[in-house]
Amino acid sequence: MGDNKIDFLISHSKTIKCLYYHTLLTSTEVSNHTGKSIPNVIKTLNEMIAEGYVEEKGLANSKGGRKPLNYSLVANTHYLLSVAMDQFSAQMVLVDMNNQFVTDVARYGFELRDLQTDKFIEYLNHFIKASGFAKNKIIGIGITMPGFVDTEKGVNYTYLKVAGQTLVEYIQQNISIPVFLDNDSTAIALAEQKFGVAAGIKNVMVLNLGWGIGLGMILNDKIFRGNNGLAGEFSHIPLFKNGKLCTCGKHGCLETEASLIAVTAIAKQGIGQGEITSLANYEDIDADIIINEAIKGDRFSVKLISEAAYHVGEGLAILIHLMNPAAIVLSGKGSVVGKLWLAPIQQAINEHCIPMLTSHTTFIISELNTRAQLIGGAALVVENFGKNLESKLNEIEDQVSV
Amino acid sequence: MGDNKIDFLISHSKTIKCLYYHTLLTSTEVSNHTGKSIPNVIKTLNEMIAEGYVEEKGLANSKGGRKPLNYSLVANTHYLLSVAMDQFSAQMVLVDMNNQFVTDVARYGFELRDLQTDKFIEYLNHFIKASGFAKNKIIGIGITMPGFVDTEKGVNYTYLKVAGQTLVEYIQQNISIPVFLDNDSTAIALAEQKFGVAAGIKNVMVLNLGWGIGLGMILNDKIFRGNNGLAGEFSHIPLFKNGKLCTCGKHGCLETEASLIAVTAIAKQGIGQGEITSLANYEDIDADIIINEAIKGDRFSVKLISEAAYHVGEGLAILIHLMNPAAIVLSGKGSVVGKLWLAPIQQAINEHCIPMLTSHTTFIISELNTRAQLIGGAALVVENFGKNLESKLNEIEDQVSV
DNA sequence: ACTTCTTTTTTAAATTTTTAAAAAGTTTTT
DNA sequence: AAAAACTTTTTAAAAATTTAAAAAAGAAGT
Repeated sequence: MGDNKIDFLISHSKTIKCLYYHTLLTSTEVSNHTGKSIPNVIKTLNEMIAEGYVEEKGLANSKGGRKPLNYSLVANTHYLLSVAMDQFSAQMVLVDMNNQFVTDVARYGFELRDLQTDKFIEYLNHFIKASGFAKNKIIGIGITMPGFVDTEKGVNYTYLKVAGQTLVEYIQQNISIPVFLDNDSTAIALAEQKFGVAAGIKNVMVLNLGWGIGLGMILNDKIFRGNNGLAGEFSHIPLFKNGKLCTCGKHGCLETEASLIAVTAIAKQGIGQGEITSLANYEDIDADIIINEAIKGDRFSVKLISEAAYHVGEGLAILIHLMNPAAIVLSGKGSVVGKLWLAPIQQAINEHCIPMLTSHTTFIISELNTRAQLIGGAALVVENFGKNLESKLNEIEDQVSV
Repeated sequence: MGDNKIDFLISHSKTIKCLYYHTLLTSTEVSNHTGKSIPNVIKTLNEMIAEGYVEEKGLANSKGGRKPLNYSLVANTHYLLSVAMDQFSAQMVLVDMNNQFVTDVARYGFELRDLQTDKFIEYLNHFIKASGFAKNKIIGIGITMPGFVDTEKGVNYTYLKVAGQTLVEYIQQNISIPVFLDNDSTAIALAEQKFGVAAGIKNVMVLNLGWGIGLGMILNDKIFRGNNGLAGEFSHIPLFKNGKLCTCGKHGCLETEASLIAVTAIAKQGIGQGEITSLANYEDIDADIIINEAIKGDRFSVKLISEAAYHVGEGLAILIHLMNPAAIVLSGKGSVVGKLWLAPIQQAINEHCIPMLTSHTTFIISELNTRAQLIGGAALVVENFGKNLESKLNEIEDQVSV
């Protein structure tokens, strides 16, 4: 079958992508991004204007010549549903074709490891209904979450497992909207690359500082996922001989010394041993509290974060040796205290890295913060405009007609 | 100016590359490799036949239809000079357009860290003259060597440094043939990808088992070099808290426990302490001797190799976590005892890797052995057919006409 | 041996894409 | 304020590429 409108969209996916990622572009800029000639681009753009997907948005500035027309996507032709999950909640937001949030960010709480897929689908349906937007206006859902995710297959090997079917298939069957699944850290890397501080840098390591330490890699300007989508398992590289058992079942993972979970455990131990710290004022402490007290200046809290950061730095030293990145971005929830991490990381790097290599790598703190993962989820859908979206739409159509 | 013949070659570089890498292809296969339509491919091929670069080579088999014509490059239109260096010597060979060695492999001995660039150029001139082939038939020189190499810039930051000029520029000025420089391990990875066991695999880690432990990475079907060509510094990832000073100036590098240099040092120490081993029969031992005795079955030698291999495995566990490769190839000189490495590496992987990840990665032992680096050097020149070759030829022409 | 089916090659037509040049709109200079 | 310089847009022509159909060559079955 194949909807003509959709075919049209898909055949112009390159143009859509660059307009989505840059919001406002001139024909020359689109030409540069797509690699097509200017007459070609203008023809395409005019076709898209005729179909209502693109609009002219005034004139851009020029440095001595005719002012070029600005083009952008019409914001309300379609919407992207971004679902950003972590261990304890799913955040959802609807994003328009200009990468703007058009709803409030909704939050559904749970324990991820106990979450049932059907419950999750309930949340999705609830959010869509509550959003007030027409369901058929939602062109795709981008779900980003922790765990071992194979984006191509549409499976999370760790959470939300469905028997006999992929998670993506299952959700699609129940919601009838194309679904794309990806790892949380990869989504954050995508967000940083398209809209954040990693924009325009070809080789970037994006750290997702959260409960664990996630890693999204941009190599040669492309998100790198490895052979089965499992690349970037930074949190569990075997780095320490500390004998500590990790949640993954192995010993001495980076996570056992450097994650916020480890930090919290060490903090509790310290308090028990009578450390002088404002943390002692709390009945029960968690990572957020430690971060807050560290920001306020509590010595013990700062020391805890610093020590974790140093260990992250040890891991990063290895990463730099292997990947020779132009930049390392500190992103994710934990990046709000980015500056606290920076000095100890730098120190570890200096101690463990060959100077030749460190001199080529700079550290950057994210400005997207908590929005990164949501932005990445929407971008994930846009990234799949084209062949992938087409085949998912066909799947859904087949299934409805059966 | 630009030679017409060369312009012709360069404009058909895609076709040349796939014919070089596969030796014998049908028009359909060329079409698949280049992404061009069959009429287009056949037109190109016929043009190249007219120019003498391609020839028809009989008919290929067919499963029920007209037999397709085979095409291949004419072997003797040009030659590629491959120079494979290690710490103690440079091997040189001339390779034809069918990837066949057309001279014996010449060997020039030296201490790399003491080698002067002018002496090296002497060797090159000597080899070219002694080869008996016309210099203008040599279309490019591929030099592959240890050290921090920036291929794009044409510099080795570690060896053969030239003041005020890049190494590549300097050699080109003296030899008047385009020169391409790359890291030895990267070259080996390229060889394995194009002609070896890594062919057709999209994400492969190629280990260069030699004096150090080099790493060449194939990511998404492409050689990955990092932001400044320095990626793959596997040998110096900080992995141990052993306090041992490494040649790089840092402490605890993988190399301090796992390289053949480290193995040799440990062996000498063991002999001094009266270990019962056939190694004791030698006046002075080196890595080759240990490898040979290990093959012959000397327990102590096997144990030494095994321990080194286990440490390599610890490093590989990290690599697998980060890159999720489909395969890890054991190549380089040391791969002749590939099977000796395999079991202890596997054991380390099992101990330090999340099973989910190991199950997706297979180990393969190279079949290219000592020829890998030489093949890679020639392939390096072929890889640069196109823009890069053109600009180097222009540089040389400008310089001659001045 | 003949027919039927496949696959490759060739040919011609259609389409896409680029190139080049002209026209139109701004800024800077005189 | 007018001219010159510079850009972007538009248009038209040329070139490249692909598509589709026909022809040729061989394999497999009857």
